[in-house]
Order: sequence, then structure tokens, then C-alpha cells
Amino acid sequence: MGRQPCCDKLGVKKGPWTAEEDRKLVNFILTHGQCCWRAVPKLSGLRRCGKSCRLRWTNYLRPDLKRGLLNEAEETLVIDLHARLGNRWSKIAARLPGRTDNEIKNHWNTHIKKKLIKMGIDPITHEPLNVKQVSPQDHDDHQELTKNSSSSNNSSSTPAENCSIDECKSSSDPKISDDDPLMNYILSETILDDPTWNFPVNKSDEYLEFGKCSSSDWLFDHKIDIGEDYFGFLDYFNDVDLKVSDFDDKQSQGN
DNA sequence: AAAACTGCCAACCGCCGGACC
DNA sequence: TGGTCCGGCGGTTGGCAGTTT
Repeated sequence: MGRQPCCDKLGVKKGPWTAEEDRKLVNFILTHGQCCWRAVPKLSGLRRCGKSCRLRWTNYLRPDLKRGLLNEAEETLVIDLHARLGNRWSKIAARLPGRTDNEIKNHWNTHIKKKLIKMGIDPITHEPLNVKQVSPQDHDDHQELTKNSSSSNNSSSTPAENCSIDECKSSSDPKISDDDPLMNYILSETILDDPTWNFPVNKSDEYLEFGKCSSSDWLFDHKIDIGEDYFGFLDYFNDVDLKVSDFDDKQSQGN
């Protein structure tokens, strides 16, 4: 004897969400909070699977989402975390406030992966690709890359650590310095204070970025009534708090 | 101008671990 | 205790928009 079925497949709508559906979903969550996704479609009047509702909320409607392309710092962070964690997008996303695993996964597949390949780096292992696998132009890039990374000389570090995307893209980029700047950045306590995160810090400017979501402009009507705790921001900050335990997990798995 | 191509991303699918009955 | 469900995850796809030919 198990639970009741999640949702009957008959009559469940699929495909893109309409503004009206978004409105219903957000109204429901604003009223009842995030719990029991299975009940959400019934109670909110949506003809959607609960799973679909959860995805829509977490990937698109959540007010703390940053929208737009990942900036350079985020991209660099993703590359480094991927080198350590692999395709564990949710773990990676947990370290990028306002970004979803889906968003990061998409960005990886459409941008970063190609970039790394073009630079002669295997996006899976983060090690230099075989010269044979690299096109002549890419080979030149790779030679340039190796030249740069060898000049920065850190023989004990991993390839991924040796080659942040900024270093590869432009060795003269002053924003990224030597001495593993990425980890310094990650470990910096000021990372979450960086205004580029667009994360609500005080009540007066919270959710400003959310207004960029055209289909959800109406949500501004609600924002004044939403406390930071409502969306679990405090827990969220705890989640993104940089813990080494996940890295230890990864390492112990490898052993 | 239009067809073909490419890039992007929202959404779906299927699987898994843990919780529930 | 075993069957079933839920929530979460990663992989994949479909369709739209922009670009190229």
C-alpha cells in the first residue's frame, strides 16, 4: 500500500506555461508556501503535474532568480566547480545564488563546453585535449594556452585550476590574477556582498531583478508583503554557504 | 525575400533515494 | 517488509528567435 498516484496523466497539460498559469501558480505559493507539490495543481486550479509546477517555480518564477547570461566570475566559478564536482548541477547551482541548476546546465552545454573545447580543454576531464582531436585553429589556441599556463607555473595544481576561462581567453586580463584567484574568490567572505549577485540585501531593494521577467511583472504587487524569510532566504544563504564537505564527498568517492 | 542553419533555453523524461503506507 | 509515491536530479528534446546563405 503506497500513496495515491502523483497525478493522473489524463488531462494534464504539457508545454509552455501561459501567463495565466504562472499567475495561478505564484498566487498559490504566495498564499500557501512551497510544500506538497502534488497538491499544488489541484488546489491552484492548474491542469499541470505537480512536478511541472515545481520546475516552473524553481527554474523561472522564483523571485530570487537572477536572469540573463552568467557573468565572467560566475562562469569561472562554474568551470572550477565542475572540475571538482562533475555534472552535479544542483551542487554547482547551490554556490551561485540566483542561478538554477537548469540554467547552469544549459549555459554549460551551450557556451562553456564549446569554449573549453575550442581552447583545447576536455570539458569532461578538464585536461588538455589530445592534439589530434583539436583543429588547426584550436591547436594554435591550445599552444597559446599552454604557453600562458606554463608561464604562470603552478605544477602542483590541476589543469582546471591552472586554466580559468579568463586566463585562457586573455592572458592579459587583469581581472584574474595568478595564485588561484578563483579559490580566493570563492572563499572570500565578501562574495555574497557583491552587488552583481543582485540578491536582496535589505527590504527596500529586494527583488528588483525579478521585474525583468516580463510575464511576472504583476508579482511586484505582492513583493511588499513578502518577508525575506518567506522564500527561505536565510536557509538559502545557509545552503550556498561555502562548505568543503561536498568537495570532501567528491574526493572520498574518487578514493 | 525566403529558405536553411544555428543557438538558446524552457520544459519534459526517466531514474534514484528516501519517505510513506 | 515490500510496494508505491514524492521530490530532486541530470540528460535530452522541441520550438522559437536570430543569423547566414
